[in-house]
Amino acid sequence: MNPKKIITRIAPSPTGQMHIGTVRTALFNYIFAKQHGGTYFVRIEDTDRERNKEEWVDAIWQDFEWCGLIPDQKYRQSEHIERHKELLKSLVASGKAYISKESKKDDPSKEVEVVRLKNPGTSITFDDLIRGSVTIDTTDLGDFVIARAIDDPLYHFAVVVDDGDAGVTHVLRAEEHISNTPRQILILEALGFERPTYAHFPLILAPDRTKLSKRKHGASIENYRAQGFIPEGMINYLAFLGWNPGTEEELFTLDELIEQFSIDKLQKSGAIFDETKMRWFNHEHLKKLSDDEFTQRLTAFAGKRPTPQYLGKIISLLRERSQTLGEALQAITDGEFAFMEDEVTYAPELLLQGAKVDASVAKQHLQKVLEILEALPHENFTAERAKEAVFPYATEQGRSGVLWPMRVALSGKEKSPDPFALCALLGKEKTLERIAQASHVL
RNA sequence: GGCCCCAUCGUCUAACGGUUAGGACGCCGGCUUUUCAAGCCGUUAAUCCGGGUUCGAUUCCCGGUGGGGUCACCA
Repeated sequence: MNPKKIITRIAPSPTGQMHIGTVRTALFNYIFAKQHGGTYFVRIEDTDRERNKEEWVDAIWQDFEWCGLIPDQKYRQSEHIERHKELLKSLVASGKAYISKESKKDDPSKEVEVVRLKNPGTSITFDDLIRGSVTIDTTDLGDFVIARAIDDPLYHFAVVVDDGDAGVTHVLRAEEHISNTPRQILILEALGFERPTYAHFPLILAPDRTKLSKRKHGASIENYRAQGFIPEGMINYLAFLGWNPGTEEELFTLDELIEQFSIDKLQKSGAIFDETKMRWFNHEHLKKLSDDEFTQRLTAFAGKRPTPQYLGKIISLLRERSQTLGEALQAITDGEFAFMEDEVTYAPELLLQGAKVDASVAKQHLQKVLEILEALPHENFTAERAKEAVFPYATEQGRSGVLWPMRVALSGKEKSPDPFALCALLGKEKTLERIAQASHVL
């Protein structure tokens, strides 16, 4: 036997930035095709010439690339306009559709010749992979319009023709299309195409449970990319909005999703989009990047915004502390690591703030720490080494009294990484210099 | 409003008709090498309501309620 090759598609329209729901739909289509050895393609639905903008077309291609959901083929619906016209004409010629002279909807003074489908007015039942059997009466649809004019097809008609010609076997899309399905089936039957298998995913919802919108809720991929989300994190989160593997594992790469995903584990009800949880996913994936990879991503993310020369040294700290690349960059911009290059200055009060000891005691501690660290070799001046050396003394004398002044001496800041990490970051020479400086201030 | 879809912690979700209803995020609390993070541990918290079916319903059926989607010469 020779099972039919699976073909899926995602069909966005270039009317603005890409919605994250579109990404999720693309993701499921991509995964479904890949796990069946099939093909997945992107078709840009650009038949509405008034609302489409050329700039968005390029943006869409780039978005798919960025996500890693690379299509096997891609084209624009408008490339098929001749084919649409041809089938439109044949439908009219066969009497299954007809030209209707009417006054224009938005401008009743003008007369137009729209094309309407002759609706048999039957009840349509289709099988949905997620929802089972769905039946909808099509009588109240009437003879609906399928083209603005004989050479100007509308969405539903173009979709059916293109899907039919492309041999799409599975139409996997969001729930909002359930009620469009019967009308597309009507067109498809008039045209004599084979009916694909349908599946309608639950919607992504805003916190108020309405459909998540780009305009109202900023739910565009550009928005999240600009915040410094990485595709791995977004993809993982989006997959888990309405799906889970049935185990307690949550962290998946795209390849792992292809292995694990199963359409019958998809949820039926809508899922509220939770940016906080997406941040968690993003952080987990950020933590999986190598230092080099993280640096590369951060530099690319920063674009024209400058990154410091010491970036390489603070990379692991940065990654540990940031859920998004945006946060990482912000930490740098906010001067959280300014101690890496700037001279530190501080008031004596800050040196004592968390120390809970007198200035004279703190001064003694700093001098002792200086002595201890001085004895360490220059090479291999690591956080572990510094800690091993200083910690026994700190424990004996009271940790806060020793470590707080030491940390402030090195960072000049109320909040910073721990003192031993700072030693390693600064190197022996600078470490000693700053501790000496601080002990003079006291 | 018509038609359609849906209903487990705040959120995402797990649970062959039999579980102390499980996990994750968040919240709260604690621990760790002072601070801020991170990490680890723990606590809180749910089966929409009413009827059936059944020895037994989160689970199956019906009704209600609630929420959502869609009703274009947009896609």
